[in-house]
Amino acid sequence: MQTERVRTEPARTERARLFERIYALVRQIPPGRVATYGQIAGIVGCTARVAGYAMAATPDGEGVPWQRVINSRGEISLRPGDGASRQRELLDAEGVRFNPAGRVDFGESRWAGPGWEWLEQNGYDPGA
DNA sequence: TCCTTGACTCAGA
DNA sequence: CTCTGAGCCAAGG
Repeated sequence: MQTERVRTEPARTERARLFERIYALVRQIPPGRVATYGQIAGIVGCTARVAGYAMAATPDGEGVPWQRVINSRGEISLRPGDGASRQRELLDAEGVRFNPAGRVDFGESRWAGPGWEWLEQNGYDPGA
C-alpha cells in the first residue's frame, strides 16, 4: 500500500498554504510596529516555532515585512551574522526604538493585530 | 528513514 | 533580571 504517500502529499500543500497565511498576516503589520512569532502563530493557528520557520523561508521581493516579527522578549531573534544587523537597520529606519539592551518596548511598538475586517475577509473568526 | 538543527516559548531556579 | 530544560515541528543531509 502507499498509505505513506497519500498521507504526506496533502500535508505538504497544507503546509505551503499555512506559510502563505502567515505571510499575508505579516503583510498587515504597519511600519514602525512589531509583532512576536507567538502573536502571529496564535492568529494563523500554528506554533511559534513554525512561524519562525516561515520567516526564515520568507521569499524576497514579495513585500513581506519579515523584519517586523521579533521574539517574545522583544529582541531580534536572528543570530548575529545572519542578517540581524540588517533587521535592526530596517526597524531603526521605521522608527522602532530599542533600549540599550537591544530590546523593544512592547508598550510602545507592539502591533495590536489585524482589524476584525481583515480577519473576517481572510477566513478567521473575529470573535476569537 | 534516522538524525540534527533551528528567526520560539514558557515555567522554574 | 538571567539562565536552563523541555515541548514543539519542519527542513535538509
